[in-house]
Amino acid sequence: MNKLLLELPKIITIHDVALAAQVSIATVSLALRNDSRCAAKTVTRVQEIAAQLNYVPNQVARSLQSSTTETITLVVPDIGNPVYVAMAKVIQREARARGFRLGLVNSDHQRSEELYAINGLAMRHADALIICSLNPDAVLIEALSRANAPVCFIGRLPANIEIDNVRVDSEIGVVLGMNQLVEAGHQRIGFVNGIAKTVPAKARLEGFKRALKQHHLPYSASLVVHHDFSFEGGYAGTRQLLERHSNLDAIFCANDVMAIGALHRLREVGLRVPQDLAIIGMDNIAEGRVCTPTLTSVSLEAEERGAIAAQLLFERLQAETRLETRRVTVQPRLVVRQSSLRVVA
Amino acid sequence: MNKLLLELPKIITIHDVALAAQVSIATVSLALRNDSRCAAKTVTRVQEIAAQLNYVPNQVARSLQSSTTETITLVVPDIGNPVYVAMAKVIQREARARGFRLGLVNSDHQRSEELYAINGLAMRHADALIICSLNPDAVLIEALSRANAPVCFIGRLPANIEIDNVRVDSEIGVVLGMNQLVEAGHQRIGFVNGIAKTVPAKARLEGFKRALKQHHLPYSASLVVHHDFSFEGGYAGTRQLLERHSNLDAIFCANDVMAIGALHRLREVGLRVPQDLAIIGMDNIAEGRVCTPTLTSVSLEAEERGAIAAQLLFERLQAETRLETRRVTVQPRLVVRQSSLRVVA
DNA sequence: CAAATCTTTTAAAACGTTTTAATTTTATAC
DNA sequence: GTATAAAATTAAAACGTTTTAAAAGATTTG
Repeated sequence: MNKLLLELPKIITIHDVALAAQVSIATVSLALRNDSRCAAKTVTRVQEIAAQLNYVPNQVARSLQSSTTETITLVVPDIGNPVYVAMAKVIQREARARGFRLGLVNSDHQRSEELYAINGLAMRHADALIICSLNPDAVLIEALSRANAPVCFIGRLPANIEIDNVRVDSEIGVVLGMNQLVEAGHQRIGFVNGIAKTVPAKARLEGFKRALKQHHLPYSASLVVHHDFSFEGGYAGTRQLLERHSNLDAIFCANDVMAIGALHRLREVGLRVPQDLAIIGMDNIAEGRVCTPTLTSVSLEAEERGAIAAQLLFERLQAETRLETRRVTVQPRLVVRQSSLRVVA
Repeated sequence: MNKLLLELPKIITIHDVALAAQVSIATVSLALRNDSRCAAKTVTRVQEIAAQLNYVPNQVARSLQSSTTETITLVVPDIGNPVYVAMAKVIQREARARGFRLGLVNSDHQRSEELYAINGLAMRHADALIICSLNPDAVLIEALSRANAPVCFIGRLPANIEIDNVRVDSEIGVVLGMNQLVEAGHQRIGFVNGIAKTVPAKARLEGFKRALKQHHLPYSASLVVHHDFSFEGGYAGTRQLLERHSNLDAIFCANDVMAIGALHRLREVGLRVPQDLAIIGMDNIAEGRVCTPTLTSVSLEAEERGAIAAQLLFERLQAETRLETRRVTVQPRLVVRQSSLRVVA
């Protein structure tokens, strides 16, 4: 209080503008928003005076009145992963196009951080929320369901959950990639997967098994290792896999960041890609186009999923009536580059 | 209006709690915050009833009353760069430790995004702001100076600017790295710098020139190329440099992301690191510890700078009196790894 | 047991907007 | 020139909290 008077150069409110312009605050409010109920010359006069006084509307007061903050929150599990950066950029663009701010929260896979962000909705910190989580358990789903604000989940939720949901069929994605490996002549294929208990890791493992079966190749648990969905995870997983099997001719990685970790491990031990061993990742991140060798990847259409999630969210935000729960599934797409090419001996 | 009534399951306010507990809203307000002026048994009773009703305080109303949002904003130029991710994580931790939220904004080097975020302060979207910008021109500085809320700039500002400022002496940092290259026996050193007009690129160029002079090596403009501070920039810069000079024995890169781009280009053209050519980057990002070869880097102490910035910011936020402008300079630190080792022939 | 003190509760004001409904002013029609 | 309609302005209420100052209730003191 004292502090404010001492430190801050007096905050200009709508009252100050009203006083200076010799009108009521209601008129100022209308004039600033260029409302047709306000006479044109009053509008310009008030706006001039407001500008002169450096008036900036207090968004908090506005929010309290309108019960809208014009902000949405995006929660991602790992902002260090380029795929989430790409997603965030798309969503930020969509939000800005509608006059909304984006508050980005990095949960670092922490349930507590996710819940904190969801709680921010009830506290009216944001109007709506998009969340990306690898492990949507009952606690998270309960919290999302109770949030009485629009929510969109990117990832796979159990079937009967009434939350808007943008997913990608990563199981099919794995099959797509495996097909390419088999067509390129590979038979002994290892799988560096993410943390076993996560939903995406489970789906990918299903895809891996299914692809092997389709191609009449034997499955064994020893062909699969589970690590963080990170560079380090891919690196460690590849090492572990090579220790177990010295005769692999290809490794499928559960995402591109892991695949790049795999490339590093292979280079370290002197294995050439794709001559000695082929590599495929998932996500189709930008780095895959420039690394050496360039990385074959199954695009999971992160940008598209982000854009769809934003669209669903804003539809719900602007809807007059109660909307049905929407579930959109995006199809993966194979992008073949050097790391999985057939090598003509 | 209509919409709210139809869609949302009635929002519980402090009035509802007061009604249920048969006390005034003032008592509820005190009880919820466990104020000593409220009788102990009233506190528990009110809290129980509030919990029963699923009451969540409206943060917007609270903010309006207290003129504080308990949120700080961090603006970074490129959330795709691990160094900013590391910085964001530290700052998020510091903020959370003090009960504040962190709103992360990716400006993508866009002045407009930076100004939008700064404007958010005046609108009371956040209480304070930490901003990291490579190109603090008059417009940006003016906007920061006018913001009547605590602001901390990470990076280098002109000397007489009255804004808290955490910087690192990257000029010395370049000299440190160059010393290591020269000691390892390198004489023909190229420099892949960032965008020429940015402040950090200018400082680094000075360091490059100074180091050459100290070691009595000739400087020529052709030894320096300027590109984005990105993987692609490092990749393209290295290609350009190698086209100009076929006899380089080392390349200094203005940051690690560029250095990793450089490693990729070198591998592509079959040059071995460090045998044929040494590489040094700056920032000491985590990836540098695991890439092949591991990357020698000049740490610019991003985490430390982030932590200091947070500290300065919160000091100012909690200060009773007007504080002098603080300027903290962090010292860079060389981390030697494989990419710059002397090769014994 | 009345006076004084301390504890607890509360009514009302405040934060800075927008909105509603009423009032005043201006323009149009007869 | 009056009656009517339209346009412009405004006072007051509202949004959901916290805080202030006053009132009410409980406890201690002489």
